[in-house]
Amino acid sequence: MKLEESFYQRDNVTKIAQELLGKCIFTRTGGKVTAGIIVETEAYSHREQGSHAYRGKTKRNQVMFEAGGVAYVYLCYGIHHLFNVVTNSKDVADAVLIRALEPKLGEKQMLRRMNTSSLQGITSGPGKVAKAMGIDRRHNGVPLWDNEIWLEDGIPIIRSKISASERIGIAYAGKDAFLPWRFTITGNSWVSKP
DNA sequence: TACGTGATCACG
DNA sequence: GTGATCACGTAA
Repeated sequence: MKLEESFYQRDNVTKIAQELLGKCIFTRTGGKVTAGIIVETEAYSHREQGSHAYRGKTKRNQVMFEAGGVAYVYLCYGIHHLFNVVTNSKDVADAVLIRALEPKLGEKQMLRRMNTSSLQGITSGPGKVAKAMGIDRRHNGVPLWDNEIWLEDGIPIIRSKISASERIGIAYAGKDAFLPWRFTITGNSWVSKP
């Protein structure tokens, strides 16, 4: 079952980031379907300095201000595409970064996109997730209940299997860099390193 | 541990 | 216009 708009259009982004663990992301690009179970997320609230939306709307972050349930994809370090799920209501710019997946479908296609022959670590990191799934900036703003990128129920993750830690790579965010808003499925081998 | 890589943003 | 900066990955 695809997740509905109402799943995304709620207020509590850290709760949604945890609920996204175990959900399954699908993409269809170039006629090829790939899918994976989400095993690592990070929550970004417009109210804290880690968020691109902290200083208001800009050309880059404008889709974060749309109603929840669309993709926010941007280019990072000139090389990597990063994929976020926009949450909350219109003009309240919250989002969840998808940092790692466990591949479930279309592994062969993922290997080709990553130009490798081993599945190990192929989706363990946000840049790799987007590349392996064929996501790039053309997908910025696409709805997540359509047929390019969508999310479905996957496996239930109970609370005691979720670990929280500090988010990665946001030292610029001052004290907000210490918020424990990175969530992982405890012990899952597809989680990214640190 | 170093650095590639290019869009973006806050300045003039 | 311009320059510092960046929600990463890889090689070393």
